[in-house]
Amino acid sequence: MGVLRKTKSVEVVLHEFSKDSSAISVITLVERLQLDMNKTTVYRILNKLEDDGIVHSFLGKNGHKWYAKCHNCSSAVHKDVHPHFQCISCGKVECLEINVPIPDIPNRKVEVSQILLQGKCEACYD
Amino acid sequence: MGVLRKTKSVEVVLHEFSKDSSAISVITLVERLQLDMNKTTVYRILNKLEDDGIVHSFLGKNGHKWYAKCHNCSSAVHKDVHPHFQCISCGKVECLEINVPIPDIPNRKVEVSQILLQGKCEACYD
DNA sequence: AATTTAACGCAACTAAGTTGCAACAATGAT
DNA sequence: ATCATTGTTGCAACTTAGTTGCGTTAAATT
Ligand SMILES: [Mn+2]
Ligand SMILES: [Mn+2]
Ligand SMILES: [Zn+2]
Ligand SMILES: [Zn+2]
Repeated sequence: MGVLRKTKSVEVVLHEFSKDSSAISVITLVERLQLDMNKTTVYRILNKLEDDGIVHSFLGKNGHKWYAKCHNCSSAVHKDVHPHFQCISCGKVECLEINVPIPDIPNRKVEVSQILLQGKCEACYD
Repeated sequence: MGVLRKTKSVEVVLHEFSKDSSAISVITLVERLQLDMNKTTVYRILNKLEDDGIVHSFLGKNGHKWYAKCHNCSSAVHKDVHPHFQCISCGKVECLEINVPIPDIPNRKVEVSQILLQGKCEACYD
């Protein structure tokens, strides 16, 4: 899979990610681009962009899907695994470039960790 | 809110949690109890049990809701906030009684952390 | 036993995400 | 520039987790 053709729709979606580094929920994206393309197209393009290592996805606090730009990924190596931060005041979601060490758990082998932190973001902080 | 009447349905739901300490997804519960009660009833009972501090909820890897017994909670104090572990082999989900320290993040105030670990559980571990 | 009202079943609904298919358009070859 | 190929799109229908309204049932209290 992956993006093969540079269509207008793909460019529009990529532009949404280029103008702001914070994450975007699919719900927001579908609504924001409803005049440009069908929601099915949004879902399909995001799928392919993720396959290509251009964006990565995760689930927000309601279990809805969010996407953000990858930094140094490719279709071969998807190394964008990190915690995410959702502001409980303004709703903004950001990638956190921090490492949260997971303690060893007896008789269990942790392979993936999904961490969603919630709190006040830079702008909403007192 | 909260559970006011000890109905047959409430007892059936509580029994599901008493016979096994691992978490149960709502999807599983609705299916397992379909002969005993309507799915609406399952959802409503779980809501109330959570209000009462008898169970707590969290989202599994697909964003679907899971519930597990609380240990020392009440309707006043819900202190059951901890990481959860989902086995990628057998699907079992467990509460982890460990503390994962979240490092300080500059200009941001973390208030809640949602941590879902995935890997091999005790039974599926090599 | 009668009264009160929380809890229940049922059907209809909501909303995120998916699928099948015909029409369209990006791309490379002629 | 035109054609042929085939990846991409729009649309409508679908799937499924979870919710809501309402009339009926049954737990608790008298
Ligand atoms: Mn990220
Ligand atoms: Mn738990
Ligand atoms: Zn904020
Ligand atoms: Zn397992």
